[in-house]
Amino acid sequence: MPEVKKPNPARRNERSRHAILDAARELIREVGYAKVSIEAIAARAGVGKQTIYRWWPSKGAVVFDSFLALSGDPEEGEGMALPDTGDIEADLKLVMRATVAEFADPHFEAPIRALNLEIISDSDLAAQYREKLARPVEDVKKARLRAAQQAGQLAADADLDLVLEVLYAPLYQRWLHRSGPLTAEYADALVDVTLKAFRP
Amino acid sequence: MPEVKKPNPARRNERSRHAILDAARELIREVGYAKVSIEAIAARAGVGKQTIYRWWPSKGAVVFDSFLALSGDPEEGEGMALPDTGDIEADLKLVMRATVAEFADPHFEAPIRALNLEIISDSDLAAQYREKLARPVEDVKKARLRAAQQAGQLAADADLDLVLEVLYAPLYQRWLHRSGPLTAEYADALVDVTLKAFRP
Amino acid sequence: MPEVKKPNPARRNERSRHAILDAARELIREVGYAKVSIEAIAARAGVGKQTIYRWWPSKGAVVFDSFLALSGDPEEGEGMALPDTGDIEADLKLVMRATVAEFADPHFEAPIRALNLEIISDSDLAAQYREKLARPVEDVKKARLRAAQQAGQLAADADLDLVLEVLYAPLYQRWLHRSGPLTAEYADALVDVTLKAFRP
Amino acid sequence: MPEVKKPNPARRNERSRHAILDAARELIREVGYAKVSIEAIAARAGVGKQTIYRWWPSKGAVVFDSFLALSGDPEEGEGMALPDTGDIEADLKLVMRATVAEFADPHFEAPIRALNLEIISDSDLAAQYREKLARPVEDVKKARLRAAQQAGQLAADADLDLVLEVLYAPLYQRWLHRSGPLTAEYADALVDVTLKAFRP
DNA sequence: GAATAAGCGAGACGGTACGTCAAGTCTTCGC
DNA sequence: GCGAAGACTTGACGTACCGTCTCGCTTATTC
Repeated sequence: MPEVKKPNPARRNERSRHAILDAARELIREVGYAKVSIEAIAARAGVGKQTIYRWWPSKGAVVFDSFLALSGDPEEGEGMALPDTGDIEADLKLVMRATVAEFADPHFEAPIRALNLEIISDSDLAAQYREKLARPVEDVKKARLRAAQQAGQLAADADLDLVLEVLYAPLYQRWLHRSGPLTAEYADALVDVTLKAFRP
Repeated sequence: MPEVKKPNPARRNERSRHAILDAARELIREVGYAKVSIEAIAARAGVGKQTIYRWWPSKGAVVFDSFLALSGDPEEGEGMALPDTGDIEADLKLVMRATVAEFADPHFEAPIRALNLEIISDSDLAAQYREKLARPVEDVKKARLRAAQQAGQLAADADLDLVLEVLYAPLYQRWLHRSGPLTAEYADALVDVTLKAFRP
Repeated sequence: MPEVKKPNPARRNERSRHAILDAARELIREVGYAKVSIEAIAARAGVGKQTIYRWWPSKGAVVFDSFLALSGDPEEGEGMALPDTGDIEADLKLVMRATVAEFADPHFEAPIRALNLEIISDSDLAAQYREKLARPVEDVKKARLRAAQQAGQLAADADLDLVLEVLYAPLYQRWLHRSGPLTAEYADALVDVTLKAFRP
Repeated sequence: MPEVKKPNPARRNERSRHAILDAARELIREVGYAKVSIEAIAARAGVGKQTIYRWWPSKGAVVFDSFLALSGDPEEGEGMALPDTGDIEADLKLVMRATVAEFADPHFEAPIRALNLEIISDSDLAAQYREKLARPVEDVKKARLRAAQQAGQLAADADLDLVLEVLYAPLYQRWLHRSGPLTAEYADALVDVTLKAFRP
């Protein structure tokens, strides 16, 4: 056993933790992910480098945590629920248009690409991402889809994971590869295609 | 005008160019993309660093070019064509199963992730990727889909770009995020969904 | 007045004090003076760093104290006295040969060099050294020389400090600079030279 | 064979070398040897740290070299010769008084102590010191002493190394340990003692 | 005998410097 | 006269310790 010294989380300085995550987010926005250094994060946060290395294994982990912290630590996934007017098509179009608008917002560009770089190249972070960020969101989406199934608007035997993939993956890929325009029409088209594919 | 010195491509040493691209590919496979340095590529290729900087603007560009070179410099997209048995479902399932198998091959893991990291973070490379690598492949796929349209197996007004996205993006996303298993059944399911969505 | 907090020596933990001095001496022997850190001393002694900083101002002071403690805390200088056979030449040669042997002992090398580094670079410690370690030893040596003066073996007006310097400084310098062999013959030569110089 | 990369001295940048040695000397004078860091030397010299590490193994080696460079690279020891009036006593007193004055000069304090710390704790540097700095000086001193022997002012069989030690070591020790005043009288006393000891 | 205060172990903290690696630029030398 | 080799400045890496600062815990007076 190599017997690595592990720090005692009880003594952790909450003020420093916050300052580090804030600094990380600010720097990503200002200079772009690739140019952010741990040194710069430490300096900006007014913190010793060791305090970062003590609690995070890599720059990626810090950046990732800064997104986690941003997402508000929702404890339970309550508070965010999809609209349910009884019309699944209308509801999905509403949500997809909002998502498209979000992706198209240049303000989100740098941080979200940074997050994606992390989870693509580090499978541990990818697992954390699925667990802590993606899953809660997917769960509320699936809840809405399940309601649609019960209302007979979706095939009862539809694989909801697959439904979500067909709905979102094309949008995600377009954004990631910049391979096409992200418009409200595109959002609508994805909803139409998905509903047609999974109609009862 | 700052009048940047630009080298004369006519004088370029082809032997060095090849050695550099080969070294880049080897190193990515051996140590992983993130740990590859220009220094290491130069050393492995038996070339001065300046010879790399003279012809490529960044590590990403070298890596990207090493993939371009690998894809065989097809000049025209001939030589690769999708099977056409007349049965679009069977043909697509064949192709998708092969694609799934390719993505699942651990041998391709590192280089393809490296390539994706490049094009995600560098929009210039992303444009080149679309132009030089993605487009030719998409063109042959679209040719097969167009044949299906003419055979009445796909809606005549289907947006073929969208068809390809619905078909491939879910698979791509699963692979990128490691968010689910890549199996032959999954390949079939994607084909079924897509055909249902774009049925005439 | 800045009103520095000063600890109450009455409450000092004697067990910790000993553990620290022992640890310091052990570490100097094991890894050499330059590589000894307060952190390592504290860890070895099973003591908090603050307990060292509370009682010593610097690493040098700890090391120095560890030598003081080693020298046995003789209270009064009794117990050690130079041989006095009545023959100053024979007595000095005995003592000088012993000294040469001591310096040549590799076991003493590291610690004594460490001590010398301290007193060379820190004049406070140098003063303490002269007072607490050097003076008592010099006093017994001078006592023997004074007896020799009274016996007419040394000039009555000889400056005994100077006699000791002529006797010991060459040996000390040879050891410090490793500029020549330390042998019994060398010890004898120094005694001969000194006696010739200060003959009545 | 570990096959360490060794730089090619022919390509060494002389301007950088000078800047480093100058910066080292300046910093020792300004802040004291212990507080000089390689980082600070590099910054002051306008040089990358690697350029220091490429050519010197340690801070001590840089500092030592800065003294070597200062001593003027005398090629042959010519140019400096001791006075020879025919009167060894007068000549030695002249030289010793000058030496005492030099040691007492507070301007020389810091650098010479720094040099001594180096050669005391690093036997490699000590050997270089003897070879490159001490020996040439000793040689000219011995030449003068040899003349005195031929003039019958010193015993013909006197060990000149020993003579020099008796003459200089007490002075050196006093300075190093700050154990007594360095005065012209002291210089004279040392000459008197030495001449008496080594009289024919 | 309980209350209180000091010393203590532990170790997290903001820092400085370490010695290493690589980036991208500039220089030299050999073919 | 080009290009390999590699020295240069720069800057970040991750580590080791510095000296300071809480934490609980033990111990030893003081009321």
